[in-house]
Amino acid sequence: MGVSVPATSVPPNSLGGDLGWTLGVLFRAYLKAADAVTAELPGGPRGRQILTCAVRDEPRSQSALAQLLGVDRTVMTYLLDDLVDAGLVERRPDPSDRRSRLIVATEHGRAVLDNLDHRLGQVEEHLLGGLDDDERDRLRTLLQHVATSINAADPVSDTCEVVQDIGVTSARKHPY
Amino acid sequence: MGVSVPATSVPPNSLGGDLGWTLGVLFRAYLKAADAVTAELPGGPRGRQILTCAVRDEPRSQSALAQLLGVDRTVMTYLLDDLVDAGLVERRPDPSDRRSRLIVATEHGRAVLDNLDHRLGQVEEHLLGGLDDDERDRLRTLLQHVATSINAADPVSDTCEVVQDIGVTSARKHPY
DNA sequence: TATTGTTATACTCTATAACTATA
DNA sequence: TATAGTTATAGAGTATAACAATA
Repeated sequence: MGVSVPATSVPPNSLGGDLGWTLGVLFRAYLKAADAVTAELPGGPRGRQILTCAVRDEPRSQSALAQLLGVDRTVMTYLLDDLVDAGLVERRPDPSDRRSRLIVATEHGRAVLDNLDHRLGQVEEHLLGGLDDDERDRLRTLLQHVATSINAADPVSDTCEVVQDIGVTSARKHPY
Repeated sequence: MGVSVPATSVPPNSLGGDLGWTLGVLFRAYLKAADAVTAELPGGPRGRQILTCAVRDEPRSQSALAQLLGVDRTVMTYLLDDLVDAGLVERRPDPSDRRSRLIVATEHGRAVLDNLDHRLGQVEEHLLGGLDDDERDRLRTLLQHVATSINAADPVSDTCEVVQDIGVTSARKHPY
């Protein structure tokens, strides 16, 4: 039962149950690990996500990819420029819309992705080392459900009215 | 059974099982919602985390807070400057170390945090709307376990050797 | 010598605006 | 008129380096 906390005693913090804090800790750790694995790949972790779509999904347009990855379409242009230069993906004309470019992987891209995924899988398991196999599966499944749910609802982008006065005289003076 | 996907049909994507993608989707959605709730709070979501620690934990130094939140100590200085200016927290001298400043909340800070937490709780439930109550609890618990585990192991920061050649002639030409 | 906190500076990353070409 | 993609530019956010005070 419970989590086995290593010998190094860390003073208790009240953020353990905080969704934002736990997500932040995990996401930062993931990025750090994924950055290391994808150090030589243009675009790093996001380059790998693009490559994954290009290899395994029906060809998408640049804007569709941008929305799926949660980046601006201008950023997607830069990311794809580098992936194309590295010979990992290609921009193909869309027969049904001459404005659009469909992104597809090259053979080289497929090989690189296989290599990356293998090592990333190991790093991820290490990242989730605090959980047993069953818990890891449950976490992955739950995350998939939430992300799928959010991704499906996103287009409408309903952030219902939440901005209200909290009694703070705010004046962000510093750049951070 | 399973997740109820809304009417809007989204083309299938191969990232559903991708830890990085699911984390990214959830974390971005969380930040978007939390940004709205904390729009008037200096530092936004991170300001709220600082406030939480200042209210509920034993007083911490600025550097301890910075490490806990995963930000640079210089950023923490800016964040605290604004929170102090807004009258939400105070910098108190540390009796045991005259270099250090202990961060404690003011009465105003406590009141503001109560207000924020109430509304943030609602927003979070909306965010996890794709899961039933039981699943939400399980997700929160699993995230807490992983984050605690990672946070405890972090000090050593062991990103074991993962950088190796993947056969990509990389040259990031563009700024992104 | 190392650490805490501060400040100024430089850098990275992202978003904005303007443009072309298609629809 | 609206959208896909590109490019240049400005902005936000971050880290780096230097410093003073203290350990």
